[in-house]
Amino acid sequence: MKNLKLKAARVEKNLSQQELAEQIGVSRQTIGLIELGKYNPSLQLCLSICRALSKTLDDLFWEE
Amino acid sequence: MKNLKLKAARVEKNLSQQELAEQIGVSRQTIGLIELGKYNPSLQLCLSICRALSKTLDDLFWEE
DNA sequence: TATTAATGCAATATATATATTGCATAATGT
DNA sequence: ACATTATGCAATATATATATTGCATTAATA
Repeated sequence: MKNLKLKAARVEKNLSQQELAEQIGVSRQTIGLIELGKYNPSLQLCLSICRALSKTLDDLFWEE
Repeated sequence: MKNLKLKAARVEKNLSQQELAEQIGVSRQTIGLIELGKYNPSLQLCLSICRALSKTLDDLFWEE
């Protein structure tokens, strides 16, 4: 399933997928695919995304 | 770095690495290596571990 | 309308998470 | 002392996360 919380947090910081990706040091596709729910990021990548967006794991990646 | 919070939560439920691994459907080594901080689990695996131990991502995998 | 930015998609390549097996050792119980 | 359980470690194999490139499309903007 899509990760809309991630997308919302990114948009709230006014970052494009590419800007977020550059900030973290991954490719734009990686961010795009995570938002689309098409794969399964590593914990370290999740943590990097959280730090970049000033959120916690539960904020962005906890489901239900 | 070691994941002592994971180990503590597992021990608190009186589960061996092997029992936890079986419950989740991964190998014992995978659990052992995560506890030792020797690799970087996927988000889905983290979520499975959390559900098995009745914890959240922040409880077990958030650092500092 | 033309241009640019943002995003999705697809193919191939590479790095690495995870499985599997087997062995060593420490801890625990008999 | 012996047996058993839990854990760590190492090697090889496989699956998959991630990179890279390029193209298509949508949305925004001049």
